[in-house]
Amino acid sequence: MAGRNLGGPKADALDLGAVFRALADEHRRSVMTELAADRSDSERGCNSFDLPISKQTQTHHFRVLREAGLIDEIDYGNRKGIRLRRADIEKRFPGLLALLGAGPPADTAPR
Amino acid sequence: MAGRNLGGPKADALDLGAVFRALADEHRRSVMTELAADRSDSERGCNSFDLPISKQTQTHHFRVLREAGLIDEIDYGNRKGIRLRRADIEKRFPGLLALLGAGPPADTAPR
DNA sequence: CTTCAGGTACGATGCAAGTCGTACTTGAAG
DNA sequence: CTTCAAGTACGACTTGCATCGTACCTGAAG
Repeated sequence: MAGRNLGGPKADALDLGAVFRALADEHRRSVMTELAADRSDSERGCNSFDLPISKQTQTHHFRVLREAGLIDEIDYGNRKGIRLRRADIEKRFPGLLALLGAGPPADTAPR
Repeated sequence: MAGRNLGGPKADALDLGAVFRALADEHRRSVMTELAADRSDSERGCNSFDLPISKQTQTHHFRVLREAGLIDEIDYGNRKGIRLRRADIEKRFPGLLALLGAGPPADTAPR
């Protein structure tokens, strides 16, 4: 039941290069954008993101996000929980999560 | 003399994915970190960064930074000028440049 | 003019990364 | 027990990208 938390780097050990590499991928960035937009920071299932990729690839992407220190993964055996490490990210890279809400370039509204 | 400015995306068209991809490379990030640290935003020569890579590769990296909209490249024919697009970056992605100063993870000095 | 340094263009190469197929594990439900 | 869905491990494939070698262009200085 309890579920064990798969390991990731400590807050002070977050590497900016790893973070940028993690956010460079469109699928991973969409996950992070969704997580950042939910201020309740509740735990989510990893199939709640509607990613148009196979589950093996999803496993890969969530692992990259975890190893970059951006999310926690809680292993329940036959399912998995995802939680944003908001406090750690804001402590080390303040303002980063806010950038994810900047939206697509040249939004449809020209002004 | 005047030197023509090689093209890049407009401020409103800056793409977050292209920016993260550009900053994912260590050499490009070091260039941006140096530029962001110089508040005078003066034009710099492109061999003033001491990059440990060949000049062909430097050409490639500066092109990536320019196409991501992070820098302007001014072509003088047989030399080139580099200038940070600070205002445009701050307008579209406020706080991004400040993140570059976050430094290496958990510096070896615990203090 | 020639020479030379800074920079670019094109191609080749090597490596990292995204993707998926197959097979296996885990835990819950019948 | 068996069945099933969620997830992982491993490997193969493919694409992207950083790097450099060779050749060429540009402008300034002799």
